[in-house]
Amino acid sequence: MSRIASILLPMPLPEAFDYAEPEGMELNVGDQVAAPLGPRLIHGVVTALRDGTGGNRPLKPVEARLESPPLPPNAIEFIQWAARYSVDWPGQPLAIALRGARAAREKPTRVIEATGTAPARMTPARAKVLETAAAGGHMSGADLARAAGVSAGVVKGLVDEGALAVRLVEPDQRFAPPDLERPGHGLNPSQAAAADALKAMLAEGGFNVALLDGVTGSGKTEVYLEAVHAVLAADPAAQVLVLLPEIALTQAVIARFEARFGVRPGEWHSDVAPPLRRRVWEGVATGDCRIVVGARSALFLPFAKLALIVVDEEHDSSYKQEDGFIYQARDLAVARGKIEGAGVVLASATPSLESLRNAETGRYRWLRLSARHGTARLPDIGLIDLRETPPERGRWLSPALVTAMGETFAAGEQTLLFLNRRGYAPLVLCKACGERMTAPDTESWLVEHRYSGRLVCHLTGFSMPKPEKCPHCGAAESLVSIGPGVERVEEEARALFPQARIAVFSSDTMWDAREARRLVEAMEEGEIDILVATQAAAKGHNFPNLTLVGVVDADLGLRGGDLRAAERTYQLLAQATGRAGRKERPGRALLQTYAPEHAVMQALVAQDRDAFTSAELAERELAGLPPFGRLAAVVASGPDAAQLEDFVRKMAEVAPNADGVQVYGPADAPLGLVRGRRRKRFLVRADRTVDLSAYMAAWRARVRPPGAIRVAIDVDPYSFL
DNA sequence: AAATACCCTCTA
DNA sequence: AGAGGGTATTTC
Repeated sequence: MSRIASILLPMPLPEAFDYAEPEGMELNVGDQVAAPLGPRLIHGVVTALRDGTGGNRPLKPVEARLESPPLPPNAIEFIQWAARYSVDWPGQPLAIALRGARAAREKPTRVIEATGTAPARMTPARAKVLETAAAGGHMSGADLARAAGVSAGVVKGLVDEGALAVRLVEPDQRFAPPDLERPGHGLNPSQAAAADALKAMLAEGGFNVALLDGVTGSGKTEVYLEAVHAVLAADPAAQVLVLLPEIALTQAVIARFEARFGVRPGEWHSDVAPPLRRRVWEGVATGDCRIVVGARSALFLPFAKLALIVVDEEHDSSYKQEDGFIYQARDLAVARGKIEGAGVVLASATPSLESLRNAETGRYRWLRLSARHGTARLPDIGLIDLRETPPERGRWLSPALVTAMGETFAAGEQTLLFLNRRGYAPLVLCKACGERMTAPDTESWLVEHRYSGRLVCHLTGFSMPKPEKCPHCGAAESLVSIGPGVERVEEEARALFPQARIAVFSSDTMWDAREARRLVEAMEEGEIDILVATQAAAKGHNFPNLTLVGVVDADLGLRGGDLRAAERTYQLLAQATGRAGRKERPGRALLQTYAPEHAVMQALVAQDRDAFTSAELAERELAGLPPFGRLAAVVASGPDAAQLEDFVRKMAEVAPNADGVQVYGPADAPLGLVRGRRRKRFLVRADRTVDLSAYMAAWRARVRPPGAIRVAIDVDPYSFL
C-alpha cells in the first residue's frame, strides 16, 4: 500500500498539498522535502501521512527528502495555530520557520597539514613552515605562512611538492552544553522571593505563565536567569528561549548568559549571518542548542524540547510584526508555551494592560519586584507646564529645563534629552503658499534631516534633497522647518552649552550596531555630557552618571489618540525617566507638557503606576476594548479610488452578523495614500468570548478582491493608521 | 510566490 | 498576425 504525504509549502497557499510518497522513501511527519509545484521544486515540510493513492487525479511524487533535521510536531502545530489565529495561510508562518533551514551552511575551512613526506630540497624557510605545521593548530595557508614568518609562496611550493596537503575541515556546528555548576548572582530578598516563586512554578512542569513585574533597575534579568538555570538543571534536554524587543539589546543579554552559563547562547535575529543562522536552526532542532536569545521571529524556531520562554520587556510594541505575516510575539509566546507544555515568563517594569489584566484575574502568576537594586532610589519626576513657561520662540527647551541642565553640567553629571522623533524637523512648509512637503505618492509629511540635507519619508523610505525653491509655487527661500526632531534639539543644546560634549542617538546616527555600542560606552565612560536621543537609547542601557532626564515633548505620543496612546506614552516615559540616577546618585526627570493635568503625567509624577492602570483599565472595560473585548482591523488598498470604494462597500454588505460583534467602517484610513495606493479601513470589535479569527476568516471568504486590491487583516491591531 | 493562461490593444 | 502589456488563475 502506498502512502500520501501532505506537504506544507512556505508560500501563501490555502492548505497543504498532497503528494505520492515514492517507494522506499519512508517519510515521517516533520521531514523537510523537495516537492514539485508546477514547473519548480519547492522546499516544504511533511505535515501528515496517510495510506491511499491519488483519488481524482494522480499525485506527483515527492522529489527528495532533504538532509536537514525534521520539524518537531509541536513546531508544526504552532505554525498551524498561528496561521489560523492571524487569519493567514499556514505557508506564511512556515516561511518564517524555515528561514534558518534554508540558509547556506558554513563552508568547510581549508587547513594545511604536514603529510610526513620530506620536500626534495630543504631550505630554512621550508623547515620553519614544516615545523609550524607539525605543531598543529589547523591553520589556513595564509595563517601558516604568517605564523612561520615566510611568504605564501613557500607554503604553496610545499603543497605542490606534496610535503603539505590541504584538508577540508567541516566547521564545528555543535553547541557546548551550559555549565550549570557556576554560581549565580547574589539576589536581594525581593529577587530571591520572585526567583523561588518562579522555580516553584516551573517545577510543577507543564504550561504556566508568570508576569515578572518590577520597576526599572529591580534586577529582573537576574531573576529569570535563575529560572533558566533551574529549567536547564532539571532536565538535560530542556531548552530555553529568551525574546527581546530590540536587536540592540541582544549583545548585552547574551553577555549575561555567557557569564552565567559559560557558553554563548544561540543568537537569532535578522542581522545574524546565514551560516550562523543555519547552525542555530539545526542546533535548536536537534536539541544541541539549549539557550536561544533572539528577536520575535525566534518564536518560530523548531525547538526539540522547549521548557521555558522568557519575553523580556513584554509591553514593547516592537513585538508586534506589522507587515507580511502579522503577529504579536508576546501573545504567540503564550500560545507556543501552551502547545509545548512550557513555562512562560513575561517581564516588564510597565506591563501591558493585557498582561496586567491576566495577572489580576489569576490566569498569570503575578510576581512583583519592589526594591530598586542597591541603594539607588527612583528619580524625582517634575512637570514643566509649557503653557506657563514656554521656551523662546523657535526654541524647544524651556527655561526650567535649561536651568536644570546647567546645574547638572556644572556638577559634572550627564543629561539625557529624550525626544522620540528622528531628524531635524517633522514638517517643512512653504511660507509663501502654505504647501507642505510630502512624498509624491504618499500622504505623510517629509521629515527634514539636516545631517544628510534630505527630506525623508519615514513610512516608505522615500527621500530627496531639500529643494531650493518651493516645488509648488516656485518661491525661493520660503521653506521653513516646523517643529523639533533630535537634530534640532542638539543644535539648541550646543548653542546653550557650547562647552559641553553633546551627541545624538537615533536610528539615523546609529544605524550600525558597533557604532551604537561605541556611543553607549562613551556615555558610560562619562565622555558625553548631553545625549539627545530617541527611544533607541531609552531602552535597557544603564548610565551611572546620568542624573537628569529631560523629556522634550511628553505629549508627543498622546496626539492621534489611538487605543493605546496613553498606555504607550506612560510606558515609554516611565522607561525614559527611569534612566536617571541609577547608582548612588539621586536622579531627576523633567517632563515638558501642555497637559500637566493629563492622567499619564499625573501618574508619572506620583510614580503611581497602579492608579494609572486601574483608571485606564476601567475606561477600556466601559468601552469593551482590549483587554476586555477584542479588535481586528481590515485595511483594503488599491491604486484606483473608485474601484476601492466600490469594493469596500461590497465588503461592508457581506460582513457576517454575529452576536457580540460590531463592524465599524469603511472609513478613509488616517494615512489615506501610501506608495500610490489608496487605503480604506474597517474596525471590528468583539466580545472576548467570540472566536474573532473565525469571524474574520468567514468574512474574508465572502469576498474576492479584484487583482489590484489587497486586503490585510490584523487581529489585535496596534497601529490604527 | 511564481509561472502561465488569458485577454485586451496596438502596429503594420 | 504577432508583439506587448496587464490581469486572473493555477500550482497537489
